[in-house]
Amino acid sequence: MVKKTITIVDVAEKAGVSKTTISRYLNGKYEFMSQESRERIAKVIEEMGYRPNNLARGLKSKRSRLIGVLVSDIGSPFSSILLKGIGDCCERYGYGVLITNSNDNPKKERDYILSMIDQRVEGLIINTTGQNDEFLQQVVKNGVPIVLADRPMEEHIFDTVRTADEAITMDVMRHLKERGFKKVGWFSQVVNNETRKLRSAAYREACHAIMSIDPQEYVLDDKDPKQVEDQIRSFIEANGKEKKAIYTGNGVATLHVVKALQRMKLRFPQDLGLCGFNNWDWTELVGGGITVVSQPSYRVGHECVKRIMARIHRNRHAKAKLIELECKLIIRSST
Amino acid sequence: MVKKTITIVDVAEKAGVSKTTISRYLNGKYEFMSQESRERIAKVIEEMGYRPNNLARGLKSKRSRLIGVLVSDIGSPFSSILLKGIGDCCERYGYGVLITNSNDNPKKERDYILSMIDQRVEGLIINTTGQNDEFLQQVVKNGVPIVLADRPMEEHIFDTVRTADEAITMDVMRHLKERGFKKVGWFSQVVNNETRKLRSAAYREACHAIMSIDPQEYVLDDKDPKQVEDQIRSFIEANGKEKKAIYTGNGVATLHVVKALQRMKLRFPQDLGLCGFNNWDWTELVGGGITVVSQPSYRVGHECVKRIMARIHRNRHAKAKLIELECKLIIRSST
DNA sequence: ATGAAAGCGCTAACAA
DNA sequence: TTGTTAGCGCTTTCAT
Repeated sequence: MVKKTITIVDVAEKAGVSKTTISRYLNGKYEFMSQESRERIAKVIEEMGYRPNNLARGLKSKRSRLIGVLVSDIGSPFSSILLKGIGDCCERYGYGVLITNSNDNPKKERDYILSMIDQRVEGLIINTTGQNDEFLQQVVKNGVPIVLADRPMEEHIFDTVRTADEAITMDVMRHLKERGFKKVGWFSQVVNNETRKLRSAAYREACHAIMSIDPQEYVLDDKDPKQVEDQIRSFIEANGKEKKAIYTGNGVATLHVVKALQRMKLRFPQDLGLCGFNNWDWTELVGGGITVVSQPSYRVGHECVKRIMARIHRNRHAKAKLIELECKLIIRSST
Repeated sequence: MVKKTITIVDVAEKAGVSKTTISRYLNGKYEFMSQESRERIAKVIEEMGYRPNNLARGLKSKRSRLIGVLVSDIGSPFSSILLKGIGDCCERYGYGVLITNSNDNPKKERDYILSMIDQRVEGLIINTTGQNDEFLQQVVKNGVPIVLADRPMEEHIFDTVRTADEAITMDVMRHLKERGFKKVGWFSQVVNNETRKLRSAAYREACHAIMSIDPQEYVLDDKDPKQVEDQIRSFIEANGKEKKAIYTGNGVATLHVVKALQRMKLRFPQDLGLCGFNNWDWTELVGGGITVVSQPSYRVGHECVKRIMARIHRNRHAKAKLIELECKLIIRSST
């Protein structure tokens, strides 16, 4: 037994005003009604338990009050915290959040973006695969603003919120140098997005600038534990008796390296220093704690929303802005 | 320069049919048009890059093609995997996912549910705080089906998908007994939801049924590391020289216990056995690996969607169904 | 097999 | 300060 839905007309009738006035009330345009009407409407809405239909509102006004979010891997802690930041901030603006997960698949990225546009999201926050440059430009051209979260594009044509990975990498190297490490190897997965490219470049830059050593980069295959061990062995063999440290490109890389190290019965920092990106919960627990770069993921989400709201409500045609948030180095016993 | 939006009318014109036919095409009612029309329409839509407006579709048809999800803590790995399962499954049905995060706050739970209903979600998947029993019933009465994910309600009046925590707890106890543990303490946070209540009851039951010992329950305060240490000390002191194990109620509890154990320089399994709910990534890494109960969170998400779709499209008034999914015991060196 | 026409519940010109 | 009216882009009867 589904009750007939209460519409703006029912409210208008009961309050003894026209539906226009109710609409004005709903949109906070109180200057167009008497104090008395305003109070009466409030009372009637409360009594009837009326809730406006956002589909109807959006259809007419072109404002769905929805933001679309596309993450590349909803399972990662980074995404969780990012989403939390986005959700909390959207709430303050009265916006809902439509969330999709591309699994780092460019085709899915396009499909999901289109289907979010079908829902008339007013803006998109995207943790992009980096393979849909032109497509995204087209989306913006069609009037849906985009903010890139965490992963920039090579060409800087979209609003972007990211973390200052370069600066913190300098700090990491400085720290490693202080602790007496002579060789530092970069361990990360294949470079298939801009973030990885920039982090690896930052590592190389820091090798020269801080430690005056040659960069040594090792590509990890997440799916192949043996391969990870092999890479670690290569690194060790290539550097003889020097004091060595591994610097990983992200939390997943850290995870695989730690697993490999455990299988190889190698301890850190005794046998090898270890540090990396992403301050995940467990990095504190493993082997007395791993030194990590902590990213302000929550704030990234926050800033994304603020930026998209500014674009929607203030200057739709402002030029692309880059927002960089500082990271923190958390030193633990692994280095 | 925003292009004028292409509507069903534009498509109809170009295809030389009425908009009714286009609508039929969009809804897959191909039996009402010639093969020829169908092909022509497909071509025109493709050419024009037409995308239907889901707000308009939903307004008229009362089918928003949106499912609302409310999780109690979007930051937890459980939620991530659950959301992944939900998202992947919804995609197959052509549904989008509106996601909100109650932070275990009953007021937020109500507010977010209302605002998702404002968006006319066709169904809700809720990881409930357990404090909004009547409110949720009202929602269902108003025609929005609800599936409870993971956390049941005391009264079984909603569709529920959960894991068979009772059965696996028996397995855990059996395992502990085999390994020679004589005393098992239950460590978890204050019982403020049904899941915690059921798990703790399962623990008590298993104490009697399997090990014939008295249950010993310790309440953890996540915010107070010292308190966690105190609880562990109490447990140890209460059981003298007997071989003891800690059984934790969830991943967060495990995390805090491990941290405390490390601070107290207590090793597992040498000083104390350790096992618990939730197979999080790092449980494999810490101290040689922690024995855990692995829950099929992804499948929980999956089943939630299947259930809600069945309700929406088949039998809206079927009686509440309980779906229980099996857990797996992953034995590692901590027990 | 196809179309005309009447809304879905709201917003926003325009009028008063 | 308030109301009248014409849509927003689609679906759905009811005709034909």
